[in-house]
Amino acid sequence: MTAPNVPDKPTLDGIEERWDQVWESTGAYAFDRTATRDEIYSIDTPPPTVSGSLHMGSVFGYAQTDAIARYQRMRGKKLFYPMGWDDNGLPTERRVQNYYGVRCDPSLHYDPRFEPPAEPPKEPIGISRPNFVELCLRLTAEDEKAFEQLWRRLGLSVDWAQTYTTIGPESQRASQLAFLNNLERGEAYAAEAPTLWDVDFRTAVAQAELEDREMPGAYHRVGFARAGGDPVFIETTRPELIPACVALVAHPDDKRYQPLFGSTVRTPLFGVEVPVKAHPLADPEKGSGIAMICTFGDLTDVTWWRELDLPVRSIIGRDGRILPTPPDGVPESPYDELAGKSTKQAQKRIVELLAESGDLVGDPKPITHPVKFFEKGDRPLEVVTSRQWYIRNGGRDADLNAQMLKRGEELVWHPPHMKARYENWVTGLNGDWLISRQRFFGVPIPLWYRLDESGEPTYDDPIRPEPSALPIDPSSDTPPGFAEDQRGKPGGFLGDADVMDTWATSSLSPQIAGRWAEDPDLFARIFPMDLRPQGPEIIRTWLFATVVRAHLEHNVLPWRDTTINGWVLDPDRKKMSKSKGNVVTPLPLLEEYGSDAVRYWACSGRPGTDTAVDFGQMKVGRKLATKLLNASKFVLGFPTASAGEVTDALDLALLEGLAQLAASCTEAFDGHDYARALERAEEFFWTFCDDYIELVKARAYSSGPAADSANRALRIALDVQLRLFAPFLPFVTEEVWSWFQDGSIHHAPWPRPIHPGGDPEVLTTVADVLAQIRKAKSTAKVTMKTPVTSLRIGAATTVLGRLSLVQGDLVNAGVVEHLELVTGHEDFVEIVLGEPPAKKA
RNA sequence: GGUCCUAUAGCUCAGUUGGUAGAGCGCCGCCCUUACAAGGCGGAUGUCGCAGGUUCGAGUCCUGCUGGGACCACCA
Repeated sequence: MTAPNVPDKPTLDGIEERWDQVWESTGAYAFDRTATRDEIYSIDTPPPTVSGSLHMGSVFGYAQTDAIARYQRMRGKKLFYPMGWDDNGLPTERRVQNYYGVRCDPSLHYDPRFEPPAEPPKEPIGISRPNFVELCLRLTAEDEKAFEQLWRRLGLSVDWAQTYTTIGPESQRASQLAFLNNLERGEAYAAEAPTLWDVDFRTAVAQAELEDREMPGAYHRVGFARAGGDPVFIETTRPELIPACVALVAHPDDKRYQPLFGSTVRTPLFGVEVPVKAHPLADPEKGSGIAMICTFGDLTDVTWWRELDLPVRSIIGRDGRILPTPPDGVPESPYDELAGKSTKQAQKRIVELLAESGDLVGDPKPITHPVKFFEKGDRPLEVVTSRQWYIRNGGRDADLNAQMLKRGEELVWHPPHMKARYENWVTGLNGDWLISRQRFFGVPIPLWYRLDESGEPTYDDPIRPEPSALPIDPSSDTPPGFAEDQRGKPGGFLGDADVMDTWATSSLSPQIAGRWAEDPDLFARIFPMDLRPQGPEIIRTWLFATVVRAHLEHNVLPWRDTTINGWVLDPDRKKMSKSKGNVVTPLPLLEEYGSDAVRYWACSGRPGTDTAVDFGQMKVGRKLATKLLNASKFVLGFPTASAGEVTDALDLALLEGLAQLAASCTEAFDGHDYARALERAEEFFWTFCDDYIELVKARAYSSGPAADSANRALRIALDVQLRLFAPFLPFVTEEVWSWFQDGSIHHAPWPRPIHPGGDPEVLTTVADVLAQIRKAKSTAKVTMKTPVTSLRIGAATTVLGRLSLVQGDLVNAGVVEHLELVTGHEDFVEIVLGEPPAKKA
């Protein structure tokens, strides 16, 4: 130990900036490229969406993960702890549109001199796709800087040299390579099929991106004419889809409609003849028990359409408006009354028409019902038929589904019950993973299509790029064997215009971070990874998709463990959301309470448990950090006593308790329970300060072997406790460490329990007596300096034996003038107080 | 409709093989005790959601119910 260099007035002010700089300049968290897989602990950190705002939810989860990372580092592991930025995708596009006042028009050509106006104009400026992508990159670069600053301030021990972005060339290469491999193995395929479609973003969306919203609607009771019989009445919330009706359907067991099965009816207004079918999915309880099947009102329609082998009569376009011309067999009139209208307007008009014709029975009955939305969208999804790319994920393949469930079993979940969400999701999959998006800022689908003599694309044999050429953009790169001037010409080629879903890239985060596509040596050192920390809301997307990709590509689980953090709630325990305006931004809190204090709050949240933003906890965290400074200053004020032995019973008791503490914290951390480790360390530390230090103070100030023992024990206890706190409070522990140690505490070894053979009960017993003396003085409303003229204690001989070992310290700490240990009697503590000392003038 | 979590002091939450209810905050009182007054010491506070069951013994295990939260499914 070097000579302590303790400041007179220790302070927390400015320690974040100071130590961040030191860690940066010394490369404290740099990955050791020479380490082998068994020496490495690799973390598949969630790449935060940089186009979103910084919020406490991120701070919460990342601080918890960092505690685990720091623990592993102190255990001697070489950390592979990269950070990614998720800048790919729709949130960025939307932010760029609003921020610069532009919109992407892929038909325009690149303008190298384009600069967005200083103020976003009212009418968005149309710009080319390359220009648009440039702006996306420019804006995300700024956002990423802000994120890195926040993370540094928070003290995340990531290796900032290992950052990646989900739109960067490495990510594009990995995404495209993995996709081409999927295609090669038959795991990726294109299909023309009814797809959930967002009419505002004009893109297909995947099952994982859906959410239900409870929306108002109304049942319209409408009659379908029947030859030689009474009309059949259905109830529908979407009468505007009557021209898209292809059949009616009822449950096979429904006696009311059994006679109709196999017959036909005519649609109102249009008079189109449609069959009446039976299908078990029809619910006799709902509406009139018989439903109209349209192409397509919802996913149930798709199921019926597919399983009952019905024709297609599409009427809704990709812009969400009624198509200009009716489907085959649907009369021009009154279709022309609806053509070009939005679904809402069309509904209004058709209801008028139905009322006029008498086909609408009674008034529409208002209801509320769940409607599917794109989670980022504002209007209900429509179902349109389009050609899309899919990756098999077990959604329509029982074998693969079972394999995916098995992967979920294999993964170690923290907390374990989070596995149920995975299983719910995998069991409930209803189709393969739709990965193509009709958007601009994403990784392009790396394929071209040959054009036949009439200029029509031939989709069944796409042209693939050479893997060495990746990443490519088929809209500007020329396929092998063609010249650029053949683009779009008969006999030439066409690039696939779509990009991949953002999850199709981020599902490869272990491969991207580990540079799978360009550095197999590195990848082998870090993969499969050790830990995937993430939020519960993206189990169905990120976690599941990552498991799918690793399973298909490498036939392994991508990581051994996953920690699922809880939600952060606002101080009133409501879920934080931008729309409620209750989002708490982290930076002011980091400044007010200090990073260690905010980390303390985050790490107090149990794994997987929802936790409210709690300024009280942050205050407690700050108090703890301050206390560490002061207690350390006190302990380090004593001589090093390097030659001294710990001999005193009280000191041995402390060290034994310390050994048990170290064992307990280690066990908690090994189970990924950082919160328990923190709680234990904290509890011990306050006892250390309040009881042990008070008891030992006088002896420590003295000299001789007894003093040496105390000094040595104090020093050991400080040393160990600092290290136990280091994963949680990296700044203050590093600060104190620097007063008396060389090197960083974050590379010091994690404390191993060393049992000196003391009896921890010695400390608890004497602390209990001390508490009773304090209580007596407190009750008498006198200062703690007031002498105890007589202290008589009766107890079992074992208890008295412990007290007799430490009576010197007890007498000093309690200001006891006469102590008597009484054997052979019942348990009692008798305290006689003297006069309080005269106050100094 | 299915699944999961949750219910302990005014508040936030611990309570890990079943053994006499805990912490912090807040509140009240005392103390400027030479590490710490942006501090220290002490105090009060609970039919452990409800009803059964297992057990010598249940906050803890089992069953049912109720409240709160989340996820999945359904969506005419």
